[in-house]
Order: sequence, then C-alpha cells, then structure tokens
Amino acid sequence: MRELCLPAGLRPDEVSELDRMIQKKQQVKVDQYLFHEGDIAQAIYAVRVGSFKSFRLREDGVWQIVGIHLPGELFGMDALADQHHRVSVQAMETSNVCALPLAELASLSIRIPTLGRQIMRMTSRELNTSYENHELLGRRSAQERVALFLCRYADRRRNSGLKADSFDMAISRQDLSNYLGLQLETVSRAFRQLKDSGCITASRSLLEIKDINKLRELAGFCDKTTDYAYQQ
Amino acid sequence: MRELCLPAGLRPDEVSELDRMIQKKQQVKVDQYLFHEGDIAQAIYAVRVGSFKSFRLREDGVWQIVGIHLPGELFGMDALADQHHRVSVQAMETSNVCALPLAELASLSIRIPTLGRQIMRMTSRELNTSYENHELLGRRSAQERVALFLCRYADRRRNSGLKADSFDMAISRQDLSNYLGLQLETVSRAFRQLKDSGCITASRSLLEIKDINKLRELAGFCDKTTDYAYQQ
DNA sequence: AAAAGTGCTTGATCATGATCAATAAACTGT
DNA sequence: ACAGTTTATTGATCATGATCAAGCACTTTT
Repeated sequence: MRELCLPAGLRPDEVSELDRMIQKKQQVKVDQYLFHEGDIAQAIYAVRVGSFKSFRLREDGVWQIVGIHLPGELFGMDALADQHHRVSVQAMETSNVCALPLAELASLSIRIPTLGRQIMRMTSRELNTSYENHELLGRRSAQERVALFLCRYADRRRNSGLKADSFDMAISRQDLSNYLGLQLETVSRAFRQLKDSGCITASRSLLEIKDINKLRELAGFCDKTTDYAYQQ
Repeated sequence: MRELCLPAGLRPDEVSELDRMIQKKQQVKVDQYLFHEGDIAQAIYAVRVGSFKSFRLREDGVWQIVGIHLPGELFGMDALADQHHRVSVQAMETSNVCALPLAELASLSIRIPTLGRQIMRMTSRELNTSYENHELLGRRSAQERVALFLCRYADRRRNSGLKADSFDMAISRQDLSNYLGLQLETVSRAFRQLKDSGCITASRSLLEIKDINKLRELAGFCDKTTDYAYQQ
C-alpha cells in the first residue's frame, strides 16, 4: 500500500486505517474487465502493477481508447459524477490493483479529509492528461503523435518508478493506433521513420529510446518542461 | 447563487454560508483572461452567464482549445493537482462568473463535506466531457465532428437551461475548428453540407437545428442516449 | 517439425482534408 | 458613408493518412 500515490500526505495511523479498509492485491489477467461502461460504480482503483486502458464503445462496435493507466495512478473517477461508469476498463497485461470501495470511501474521507483531497488531486491530474490527449489529437501529424506519445509515456513510466529508456510496451499496435486516432499501418510507418532517424529502436513490443532530444524534436517540440512538476 | 449547480444537495444554511463566501457577480468581457497556464491557482470558477474556453499554448504559438464551459458548469479544476493551472481560460463573450477562492474553499469544505463532493462530481463530469472529446477526435470525419459537436453543444445548452434548438454560437469558426482539430475551411464546408442536407440553418453565428435526428445520424449515430442522466 | 494463427510491416492506390488563393460578407472606426 | 479590417465562404490543387492487399515474423497447436 505504501508504495501507492494515495497515502501521500497522510499520517501513519491514517495510512493504517486506509490500509485495513482496502481490498488489496487484486490480481487481474490480460483483457480482464474491471468494470463496464454503464455499470454502477463499486470502487475506484489504484494501479499497483501493470497497466490498464479506459475506452468507450459505440453501438456500431467501434471503440475508442481514451485513457491509459500506469502504476501509481488512479482510475474509475469517471463514475464520481453520477455513480455510473462512462468508460470500460480492461487490463493490458497481467496486473495488480487496489480497489477502494466507494461505500467505505465516503465515510472514511470524512474522518480523513486529506484522503478526499488526494483523490481530487489524482482526478485533476487525469483531467490534465485528457486535455493533453486532446492537444495531441488536435493538430498533429502521425509521426508527431507517435513521437509525442512515446515521450509522454516514458515520462509517466519514470513518474511511476519504472524504467523509462528501455521497456516493454504492454500496448498493442492495435490499441496504440486506436488511442492516437490513426490506422495501424500509419503507426507502423511512423515507427519506421523514428527508427530510421535513429531516435528509437523497436522490435515488436520492446522499445528503446536512443535519443530523447531528437524524439522530442520530432514530436513537434511542444511539450514544455513542466518546471512546476506534480507534487503530491 | 441559487441557480448554480454547486449548491445542489446542500442545506439552506449551508447555501447561505457558501453564498457569503463567494466573490460573486464577477463580470468579464470578451477575450478577457480568467487565468493563464502556469499561474498559481486562486480559485475555481462557476459560469453564471456566457461561455469560456480552456486552451493550452505551445512555444511556437500554436494553441489548442481543450474545453468549453457553459452556464452552470465549473472550470479551473485543472489546477487542483498541484495548484498550478495547466490551461488558460478566456471568455468567449460577455460573461459572468462566481469565483470560489481556494483558500476559503479548503476550510469551508471541512464544515460542509457535501461541497467537496459536489466539486468532485463536477470535475468527474468535466473528465467525461474530455473523454468524449477524445472520442470525437479519434476516428471521425470532418462532417461527423461538426454534427456531433452541434448535438452535444445543444444538449449541454439544454442542460444549462438555455435554448437548444435555435441560438447564437459564441464560438467563432476559428475557435470551433481549433477545438475540433480541423481547418477553418473544412468546418465551413461541413456547415455547408449540413445546411444542404436540411438539418440546420446557419448564418454567421446564428444557428438553428431543424432536424435533430438527421443531425444525430450525420454525427455517426454514436451517441448513446444516456439513460442514466447526470443527476446532482 | 509442419501447420495454423496472430500481430506487425511494407507496398500501391485512393480519398479526405490541408493548403493556397480569391471573394464575399460583416463589423471597425473616422 | 466611407475605407479598412476582420471573419466566413467557396474554389483549385496538393499531401497526408486511409484503405486494400500481400508478405513476414513470431506463437501456438497438433
């Protein structure tokens, strides 16, 4: 529990109380659903290990991935508006989550006001990530999208305490292209260009960032170095 | 104050207390900034009258609008992650906002727990809207984007108690095309197509929805009727 | 080890929307 | 009312990414 983002700023006794309440070490397998769009929310979730995708499904079967969740991040806050989930969430690899049951959360956050604030912070963070996605999709070429995605993905991995220069992407090309609003083939070609320009090597899902500055440049040179980094 | 979203679910005496605290009736003119990206947050804001745009700016001068805010909606929650705003906000027309100073909000939400919950709800709602935007930008043609935007915009106007079948769009073509990730000319052509197919009439900023079903159809028939509507 | 399957890459062609360019229409201010 | 400016529309051409199609690499099955 202690490695999670959530207890930051809580007193030791509060962490213990939170600890007791949480249904932890919930192991999930690839493609397993945590919840479906339309479900009445039972809990919000903190990623411990692995990664998850949030997506919306249309009647015609077309889906759109709208969020990716890495260790230390929270998801499921989409349901806090009206108790109904507006996205579905699936594990992208073998993963491990903490479920924070909403029922207990309500009473607990009265006793530990900091907890509510912390959830608020994480939700705000997710909102900003979604805004960034809007910006990524707005006015960028295929190559820029892929390069920018890789930059941000690496940054978030670093933030989650994971290796950020060489790693296995749990995201399939299919999912990645969907997330980036591109065709599979287009993403593949973008990877080729990035490989040819020498800033990455990539074989299947294994990715290595060789030249982050070059990559940033190809991403459109747009991501300001956040001097006011997220503090918890 | 009472017409706002925020006091929903509060006791009369709590509303009064909130009422006293809020710096209200803050009049703003077109293009006036409420805050800039990077600013330390002073407050979050509730729209009373008019409309606002949230946008991110890149060093190369390119901006991307990532949010539109109508009466009854909250904005500025992007700063709740780390006290720094990650977007800039400008009024799109002569408007009127309530500022909820963060300093007072912290103490007040301890005395009125419902208030914190209500802000949480509104933030979750904004998150879902941003997810919907991701979906809109993901895999849709220009015509679908414009049609879907109009459907959702009309829905949100209705939700805000505004006329939804015939109204003045405060959003310029410039801003709209930016928001939708399209060129100005492309949006103009999409409007022409929608006009020609008889589902709208539009002269400059004045818009009239003649056939909402046809419009929904041209939007890609994707927006499920939200049977579990937002309740407050 | 061969066969079948899945996921990724590469190539060729096509269509949508971007870009360039020119009007047209509406709003400025004097 | 006038020029001057901004904002929207329409047209023509071009480029990027979508689509169609094949092949390759890596897994899983028997």
